[in-house]
Amino acid sequence: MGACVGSHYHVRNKADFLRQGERVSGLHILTKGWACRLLILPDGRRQIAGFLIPGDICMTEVPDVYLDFSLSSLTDSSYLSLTNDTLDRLRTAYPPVRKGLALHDHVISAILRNWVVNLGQRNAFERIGHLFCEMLLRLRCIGMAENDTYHFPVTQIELAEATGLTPVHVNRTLQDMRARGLVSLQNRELKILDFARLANLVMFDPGYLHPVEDGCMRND
Amino acid sequence: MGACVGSHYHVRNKADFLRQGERVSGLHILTKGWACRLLILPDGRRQIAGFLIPGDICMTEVPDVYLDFSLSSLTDSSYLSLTNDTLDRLRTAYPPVRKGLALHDHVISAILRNWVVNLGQRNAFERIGHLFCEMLLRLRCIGMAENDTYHFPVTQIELAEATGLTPVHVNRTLQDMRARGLVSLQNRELKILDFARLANLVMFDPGYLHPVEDGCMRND
DNA sequence: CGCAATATTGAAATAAGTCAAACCGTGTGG
DNA sequence: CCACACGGTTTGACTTATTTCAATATTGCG
Repeated sequence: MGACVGSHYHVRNKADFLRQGERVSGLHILTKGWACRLLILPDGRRQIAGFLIPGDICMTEVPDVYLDFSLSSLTDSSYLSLTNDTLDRLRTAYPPVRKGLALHDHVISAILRNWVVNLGQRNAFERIGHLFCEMLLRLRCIGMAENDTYHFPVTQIELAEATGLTPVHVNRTLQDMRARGLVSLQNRELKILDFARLANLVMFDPGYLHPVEDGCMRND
Repeated sequence: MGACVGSHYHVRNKADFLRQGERVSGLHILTKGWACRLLILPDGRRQIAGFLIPGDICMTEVPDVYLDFSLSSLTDSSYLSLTNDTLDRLRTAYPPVRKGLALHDHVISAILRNWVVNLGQRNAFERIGHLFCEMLLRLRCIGMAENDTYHFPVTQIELAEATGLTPVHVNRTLQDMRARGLVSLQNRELKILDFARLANLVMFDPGYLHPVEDGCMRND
């Protein structure tokens, strides 16, 4: 590493490293582990509005704004913090960076819109199945999924918070998926046993993930 | 208007002016009317993932990407199209533009995250009430709401598509709100009769809208 | 005027929620 | 090495918000 471009932080499992209500600036990139974007209502209801995996930008570069969500780690994680200045220099030195960031932004918001569709239109089975498919493709893109199998550190409680369901109902739905031979999930290891059938059942269409060069989209 | 910075288009009521699956580039700003971001599943289920009012950017500037949603007008509308080049020139000529766009982006995505919370955690009453509050503040900001009253061109069917509910249930929930003296809605005219109580009932916290200068947030 | 799109109503069905208890693995401390 | 506490998972019985279906008003518009 040459010049100092920012700081690298490590966070323990289950820790908020950016907090709802705080003001932040700069750009933060998750470099290791899983995290999630968490929104908490005054009465304690919790909603996860996205999972982050290595390479994901925690928040778009914005000049000092109030945060409407927390970033909470789901495993031991690390992230890189760039100041706005650093980012500016980076952008002028390497113009393609701008385009890259804009594209990443667009994909992130497309994923978020899909989350809205998930919650608004799909039933429990579809919601969970869809999430499993999405994470498979995203993890495959960064070399963290082999053979339709990946490390899935999300507890059923968190899965419930992400899908707007009850932990109890998540549990029953998972059992249904297992019984149908679609997935196996044990010891935080998720194996999608029949991706084609699952994707079909939940009408998963990967278009919104913008398969770059379609290098990560292959299923063979 | 001096030099040509882009084109101005007019669209009729209930028309898609950007379509899911198409490739777009440039930046589009709604200048008149209401529109919505609409996602349609292969089997026809429809989810509205956001309402747009004058001044809203239909899509962040992105270089030629696939669209995961349609932009559909809810009234006769107009929008302004800027090419990426124009935008670049604008940005270099008026540096604050960059910051302004970044901020707008951030608010848009905060609204979207709130939409996720709405669908995931809130019941029918809260979902609809929350939407009413949000639109009041946003419209007030652009001078399109007076006395907690505004033009609301959204049909109950569309309201159902936005809240992930059934038109039937939306109807019953609206009646409940009317019966409680919270709102009146007739002839596309929405009047919030008791904003304080409604906001309280649905736990509306305007923070995520980033009240600039808090000029639009006053309730008196 | 008359059609088509909305809005409203009622009754019955169901997906998901609630409550509460039991179970299981695992790490810790006596 | 056992006990036991802790976080997570699983199970059962019951309740409820919301959906579904289907019919009837109502409104706006060409």
